[in-house]
Formats: sequence, C-alpha cells, structure tokens
Amino acid sequence: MSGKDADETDPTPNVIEPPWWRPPRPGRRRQPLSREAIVEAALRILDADGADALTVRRLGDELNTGSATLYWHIGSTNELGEIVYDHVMGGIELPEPDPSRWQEQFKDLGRQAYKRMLEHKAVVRYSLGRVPVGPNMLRVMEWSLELLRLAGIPDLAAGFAGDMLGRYLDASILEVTDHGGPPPELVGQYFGSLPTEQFPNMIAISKTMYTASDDERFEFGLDLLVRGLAAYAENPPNDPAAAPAATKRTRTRR
Amino acid sequence: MSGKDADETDPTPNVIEPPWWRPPRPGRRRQPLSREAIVEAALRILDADGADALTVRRLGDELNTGSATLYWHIGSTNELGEIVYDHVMGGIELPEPDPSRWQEQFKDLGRQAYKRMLEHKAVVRYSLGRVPVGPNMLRVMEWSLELLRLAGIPDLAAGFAGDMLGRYLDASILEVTDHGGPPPELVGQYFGSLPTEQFPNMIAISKTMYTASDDERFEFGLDLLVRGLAAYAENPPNDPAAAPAATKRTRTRR
DNA sequence: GATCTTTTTCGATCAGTGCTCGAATCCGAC
DNA sequence: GTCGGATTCGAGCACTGATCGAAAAAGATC
Repeated sequence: MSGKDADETDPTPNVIEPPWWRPPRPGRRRQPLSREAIVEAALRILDADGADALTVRRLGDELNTGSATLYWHIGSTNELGEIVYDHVMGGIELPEPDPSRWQEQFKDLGRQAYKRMLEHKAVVRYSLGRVPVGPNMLRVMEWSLELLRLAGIPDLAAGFAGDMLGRYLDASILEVTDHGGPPPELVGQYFGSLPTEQFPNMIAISKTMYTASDDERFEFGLDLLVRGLAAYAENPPNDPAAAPAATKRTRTRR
Repeated sequence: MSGKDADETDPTPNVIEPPWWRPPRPGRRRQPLSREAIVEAALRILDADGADALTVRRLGDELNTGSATLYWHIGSTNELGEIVYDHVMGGIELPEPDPSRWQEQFKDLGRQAYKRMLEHKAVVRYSLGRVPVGPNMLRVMEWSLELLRLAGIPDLAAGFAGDMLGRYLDASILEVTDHGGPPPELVGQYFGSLPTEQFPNMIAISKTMYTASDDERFEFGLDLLVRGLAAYAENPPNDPAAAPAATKRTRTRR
C-alpha cells in the first residue's frame, strides 16, 4: 500500500543476459517476512477483492513470494483467517466495567465490534462457525463476562451472551454483504413477490424491514438481546445453581 | 442404502470381450436420475462422512454416474446444499398458532428444528451465512411471523426473531459437531488452562458451561431468546411505527 | 416401422485450490 | 572463513467445482 520502494523490488532489471541464465534472484526481501506482514497483506486482499480472493497464491503475489514460503509462517489458510479476525477485533476499547451502566456498556461493545467488521466485511467468513480463541477476543470475552456477572446476570446467561452477540454480529454483517449468494435486493424482491394469500406476514414484514436502515436494525437487535439478558438478571432461571453475582475479585487491569 | 438390486447395477457382467471394446454401456439407469434422488444421496453422504465428503465426484459414485450428469439437474453444489437443508427442515410440524401459548409454541419450533439438525449435523454448513429461501423454510418463517404478530410482538422484533433463532440453532449444532477446527474438548481444556489472574471469569464460566448437558444448554438459550421477545411484547420499543398486533386476518390454512 | 426432436447422460478436460517436498539460499555465531 | 540453523522457493501432488461437445435414450410425428 505504501509503495514507496516499488521499483527497487522489480526482479527484472534492465540488463541483457542469456535467457538460460538464472534470473538474478530477487534476494532476500529487505524486511524478512513476518506473520504480521502476512496478516496485513491478507487484510488488504480481503478488503480489496473479498473473501474468495484470499488464496495462498494471491497472497504470494502481494508479498512477492511463493506460496510455500507462507506456510513456514502460518499453519493453514484457515488459521490465517482466524488470526486476521482477531487482528481486526484488536482495536476494541474496553472501559472499566460499571455494573450500574451494564446495558449501555454491553451495547457499546457490540457497536464497536460492528463498526470494525463493517470496515472489513469479508473477514466475517472466518468468524462464522468458530469459537474465537485469539488473544484479542479472549480479552473481550473476559471483559464481557466480568461486566455481566458484576451486573448480576447468572453465569450460564452471561456465558451465552457473548456467544449470542458474536452470532448476531455475524448475521448483521452478512446481511449487508455480498457473499456470493443471490444479491440481497433480489432476495427482498423475491420475498415481496410471494403469493399474498399464502405469505401475508412475510410480505408485511419485508416492507417493515426495508424502511429501517442497516444501523437502526442492528441497534434494534442489540436491544432485543440486552432485554433478554435483563430479564434473566431480574428473574433468575429455574436453575438455582447459577450464581446471582460475580465472585469476589480484585480489579481488572487494563 | 436399500441395496435390493445391487448386482443388477453391476456394469461388468460375466462375459468375455476384447478389452479394447467399449464396456457395455450401463444403459440408462432403471429409474432416471431426479433431483430428489440426488438430494437423498447427498444427505446420505453428509450423514456418513461429513460435510467435506460431499463433492460432485463422490456424489457421482453414489449414484453411479459422472459429475457432468449432476449439473444437468442442479445448478451448483452450493445450491444443492441449500436444497438439502430445506429438505431436512421439511419434516417440521406446525400447529395452529395460539397466541396465548406463543412462548411455548415458539420454543417448540426451535426444539423440532434442533432435533432435525442433530440428526444431520453436517448440513449446518449450508445454513451458516444464508437466508433460507427454500419452500419448507418459507413455510416455517411465515408460521413464525404469524404466531409472533398475533402474540403482539412488534413487526421489527418478529422479523428478528426468526433470524435469531436460525443463528442460534446453527451455533448450537456447531458446538456439538466436529467441524474441522480444534476438537471442542481441546477448546474447553484451553479455556480452563488460561492464567487464573488474567481470566478469572472465563475459567469460572467454562466450568459452569460444562456441567450442563447440550440439550440443557440449548433449552437455556431458547429461553433467553423468548424472554427478549417477551420484553418487547410488553414494552414496545422507541419506534412508534411498530404495530402492536397483527393485522386483521382470516385464518391460516393447514 | 422409420425419422426427427427433445431430454438426458457422460468422458474428457479446464482452471483453480490448499498444501508438501527437497533443495537452495541467507545470515548470524563461532 | 565456515558452519548450522533459519528462511525461501520452484515444482508438483491430489483434489476441487464446473463446462464442453458428443453421444445415447426417450418421445413425437409421419
């Protein structure tokens, strides 16, 4: 992206040589390849050309190397995807948990994650069926649990909340993304064109759904989620084992 | 699977012929290939060997035909996957919506879908990032909307509910499925082995999560979802446009 | 029956994928 | 220097989804 040394990288300098000679090795790249450089290149590709464009060969082109080299730094393309996902979520800022404002703080976490994913929509592919295990998401999950437990949400519900939020996030991003399937507007059109007598509710809803903007819809779902959690805080479930409050703790460092 | 005519299908009968002769064409299969036969074979493969095993070639083997033939009946492998998903969901039974029991009826829809998906776990791959558009799912979605609107859930929330339920279903199935990633027990072990001072809440939760069975956890999340919806029914959102009740209607046929 | 048209099958093949191998190269420590 | 581990890389394997045009079968028409 910087491109400030683009021509120095050119592997075919202006010199006449017998064609059977080995072309001058481009030499070790000035800056040796690192996992971080790979992650950034991958994100660049994803942002520019979508999820399908991220292949080992394309990645090799982007970094002026072969596919084999990459496998010395990463385990697999899937693993790379997870690292990229964790990298994108790295910028989330977590305030000191304040139980009295837990609903707003929890929503704000969702908003931050949503914003970041919107800027890198293609990354959603690597979040879909997975439990996030990267260092950044670990930090986020711990914070989320801390907040909800302090707020008096039972353990089981607190555990669910993070998972639910993640799934809802994925779904929200997918809804505004072109992910290979039929274009969203075609789906909307299809739903609207169903036989009226057979699907009156779907038609009515499809209209309602389209009057709200993407951001408004996201906010709405976030609210729905928090209301479900709040219902648990006030009225604990049938499971008596769920602790009503967080265990004694010292303080979160950050 | 029936195999009642296995030997009749054998393309190499007990006859001596010069090897350069064309092997006797297996002839048109007794029963011409149909989309339904393909879907059933695909489901058989998915159940037996998982999502990665479903390829056009393997499907060709299963049906005694080549990959090219399949493409005459289906558009793409992805499309086939969606059809299989819709097929699996086809067995869901939908009672007459009874607004006074909407919470239980909605949960029961979730339970039915969960049970069906559990019997065909690999199919979850074709549900992940998609809006279900098959005829069976269309029917289910219409029923769900009908029920929730009659129960007084605002339109926007009712629209979300189906989506949320689908996502939650996917996540629940994935949690009990080996989907190529690290084995679930390893993830649990990893979470439990985190440094205690840094992740006290995650460790506490990971214990709680493992005491409950898969079914109990599913039931719990279902309850969380319904509570969120119920909160909306009683206390409509800031959006005044959301109708508090379903529009006038005649009656659902079924 | 024979002929023509439409539906259905299929072998061969294309371009692209993730990933691995063994050899070559680089680079810092001795 | 030179030695040994760290790093790069070309070639290639096994596999994928998908397409082409030819061929066969089934159905319609005479």
